[in-house]
Amino acid sequence: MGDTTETGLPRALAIAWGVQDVPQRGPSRGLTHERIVAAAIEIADAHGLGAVTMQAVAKSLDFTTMSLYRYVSSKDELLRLMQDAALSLPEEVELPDDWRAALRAWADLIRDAYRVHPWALEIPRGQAAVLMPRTVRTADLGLAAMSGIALDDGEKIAVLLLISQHVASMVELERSLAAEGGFTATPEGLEKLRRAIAPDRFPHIAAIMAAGGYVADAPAPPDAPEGVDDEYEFGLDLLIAGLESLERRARRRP
Amino acid sequence: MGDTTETGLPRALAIAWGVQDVPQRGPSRGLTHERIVAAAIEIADAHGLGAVTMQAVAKSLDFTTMSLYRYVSSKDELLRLMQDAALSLPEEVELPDDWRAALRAWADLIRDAYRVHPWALEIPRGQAAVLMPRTVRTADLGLAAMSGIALDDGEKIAVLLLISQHVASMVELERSLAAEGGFTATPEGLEKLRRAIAPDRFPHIAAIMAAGGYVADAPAPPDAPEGVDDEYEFGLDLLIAGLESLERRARRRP
DNA sequence: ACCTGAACACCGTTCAAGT
DNA sequence: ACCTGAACACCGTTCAAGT
Repeated sequence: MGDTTETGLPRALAIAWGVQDVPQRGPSRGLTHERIVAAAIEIADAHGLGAVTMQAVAKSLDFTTMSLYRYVSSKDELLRLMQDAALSLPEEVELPDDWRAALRAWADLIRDAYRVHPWALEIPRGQAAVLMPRTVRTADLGLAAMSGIALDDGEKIAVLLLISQHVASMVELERSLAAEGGFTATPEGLEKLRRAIAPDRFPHIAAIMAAGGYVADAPAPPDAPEGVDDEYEFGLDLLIAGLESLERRARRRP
Repeated sequence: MGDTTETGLPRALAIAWGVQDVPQRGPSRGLTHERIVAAAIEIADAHGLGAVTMQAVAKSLDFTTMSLYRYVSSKDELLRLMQDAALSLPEEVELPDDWRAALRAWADLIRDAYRVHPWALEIPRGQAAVLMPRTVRTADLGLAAMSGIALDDGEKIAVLLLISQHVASMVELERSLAAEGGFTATPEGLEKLRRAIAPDRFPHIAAIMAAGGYVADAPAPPDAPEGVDDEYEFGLDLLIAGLESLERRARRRP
């Protein structure tokens, strides 16, 4: 109750698509869903998702906290609206003809969007998330990118899911690395850690650590790129290589 | 302050590895980190992460809320300990020799763990997450699975990251589908939605919807599997196919 | 039907006090 | 140094009242 309309659609879905009935009687409304979501996004951009409270949003609009509940039935609903609004792609998008390049371009679009509003990744995705407007638009573009490839609909959707998840996790990783650049432990602290990650219990990881990667002695490797661009590209390379091999196989026995 | 020890290590890391100094003087301690984390996990398993409050955890241990702060400097720290503890693999793991099969087995192990404690996926991953004990153990196993493949360390790590992210997102999707089986809209609600997702604005998605997929008229497709096993396997297939093609290329010009 | 103000039932966390 | 009890500063949300 409260999170679905009388049409059975989740309220956030109805609001986002603008198919929610607006009351006709009574005083005119002082707010709109758009303004509320925009205000909440502004706060999240500036101070993180944790700073988005009903009171903070209302205050920034010069309204009482309670007035928001005339538009949004719960904070959760507001978060879902924010989440979809955050995934905003350019109005006009020109994708390359080659599906490889098109998929890469598509991934980059999503990455750009998430980089602008990274807090969107912290919001748990609800049941109807895939049917929200921006998500549908994004999926439609992704399908357009794949129109030149021999996969059925279900497989295409799976590919888009895979890529968008990859992008999301890379942006998240990128952020958590940038947040503190890891941490700076004392030599004594590092020694404790190294003794805990013993070669006999974790031979492969210990070998990598001994080789100087990941847990370095230096407080922070100053020359190391410390980005995740390589991992991002590698993941796309791998997926595309996998798709090519799938295509070859399909072409061989059609 | 408070989230790092005097060795510079994040407190959660020091606690999880057991390298945190324990005070020697004063009365003996009535609790342990293990018991606190176990109690919190029990609550999360039974009633979700939202039910894990400091008061609820303390109560289930028959202690005051405040006593927990002698062991954990914040709720956030407790959540990080829970997150790592949730990723528990079997004590003894026998991986197949073939790296393809080994990677699949590895992915299945992670999936099993996440299925037991799905709330772990809701906890944001902090800076030191990759160095926590279970995560290190898991990564070590993953590297073992890939020992027969010609990739450098960085690429192997990237592959493990990719696979574990895939697994996580599939379990999450699986859960959100099971949570409500989507939603059941009235014919009128569905009609509104279909008009919103117009073929001229979203040609590819609209085509898929018209073909009967995803937003069906029936309240809930009773015969449809509604699982994500196909997508899960497809993602692994794709990644492994990509790795094979990478290997072929490397072997051709060594 | 809108917006408001007071109030409720929580939270995480601080702090001073007891042992 | 442990555990406690009271208290603080929030938070989301309900409700009755005004317009």
